[in-house]
Amino acid sequence: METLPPLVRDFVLHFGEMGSRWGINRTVGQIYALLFVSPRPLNADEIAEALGFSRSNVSMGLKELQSWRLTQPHHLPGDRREYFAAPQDVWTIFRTLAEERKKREVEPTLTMLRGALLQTPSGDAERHAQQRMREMHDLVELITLWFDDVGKLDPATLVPLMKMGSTVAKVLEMKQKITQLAGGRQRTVAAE
Amino acid sequence: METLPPLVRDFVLHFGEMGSRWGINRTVGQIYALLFVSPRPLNADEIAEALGFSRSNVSMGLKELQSWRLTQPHHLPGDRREYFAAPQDVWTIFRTLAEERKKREVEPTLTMLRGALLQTPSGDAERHAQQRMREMHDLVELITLWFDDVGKLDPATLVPLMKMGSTVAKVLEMKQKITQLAGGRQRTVAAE
DNA sequence: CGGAAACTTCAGGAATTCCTGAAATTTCAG
DNA sequence: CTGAAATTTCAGGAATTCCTGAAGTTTCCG
Repeated sequence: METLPPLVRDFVLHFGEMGSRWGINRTVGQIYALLFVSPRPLNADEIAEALGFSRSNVSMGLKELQSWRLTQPHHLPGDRREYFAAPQDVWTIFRTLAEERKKREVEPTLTMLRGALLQTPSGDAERHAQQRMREMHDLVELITLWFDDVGKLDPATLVPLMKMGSTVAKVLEMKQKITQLAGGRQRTVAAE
Repeated sequence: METLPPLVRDFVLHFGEMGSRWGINRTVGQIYALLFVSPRPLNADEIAEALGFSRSNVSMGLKELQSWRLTQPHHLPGDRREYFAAPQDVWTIFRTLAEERKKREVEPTLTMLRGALLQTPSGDAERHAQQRMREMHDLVELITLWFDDVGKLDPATLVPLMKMGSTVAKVLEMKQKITQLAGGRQRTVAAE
């Protein structure tokens, strides 16, 4: 840790902190931050040395990161040790993180909510609770489906789209008008 | 806790669990889940009773939720106690959560990254680290700006838009062509 | 094969976070 | 004002999570 350039040290500490606020432990956050900025893959001993953690802690942290598909072991020729790196593309990292969180947290939540919605409510309080759960279910599902779909776009398409921000809504209105002019009634692209 | 309908109890337990995976403590998650499904505002004693927590724990939990702007105290006529409720609209909750997380975690991260980018790198490793930080900075900033902008749309506009998913990209292409046909060169709506 | 290098597992101590009851503070009806 | 109800604060014990070193397992070179 003391041997890291201040630039890198601050980054690593910050992401350790952030990790712990997002339910990822500090060590794991720091390890990933280090891999992220490293110009080459690192082995477990190098990581333990750089961050001042025990070898076994690093081993567990890397295992955790692999289970999130955020890094994978990689061999260098003539070296028995495993080397780890973060993907080159930040979008890949972002997407992987989103996919894993979806699988681990969002899907189970949707399953739970769907189960609750199948129950027969007894009384007004339960009926109301169920209605609220339906609203939450629909919101979470909408966001998830949207994310799945948009996640398929490659960054070259997605980035300009995001830079438009809410302007897309205006373009959409325009499209409405044009298609109306062009040939009368038809279904909106993905209306309810 | 034992007096809650199973429907509600499961929901509350699930969100306690989810909360703890997202860096929010279990108690706070459970309190909010309970407020969320409740048909009327609840006071601290009712919450403590329903969830089996101490009164002081509930007090701290509610304070935390207020600091996140997820609930606010409310008085009933002829009752000195404070009553708490979650907003009626799930979008409001979602947006508030996003805004607070942005303020607490994203902004400080961007500040840290900008600071790092201002440093003069000494050596290739630092130059590379800085480049990586720039990529992360740009991604986080893009997502944040996009979110700020799109968050201004009201759900009535936003929901149909989200249901289109990646189709918006196609509409955009169409728009490209039309504006080209309509009058030759002009800037793309929000290109780099 | 033998054994050393690399990696993993895991029991238990360290550190952190959580939760409670008691005491302090605030609020407000009378 | 007074005092009781409501709320908040907070020290310290409880529970949880984290981290380590030692022991165990796997891998593969020679």
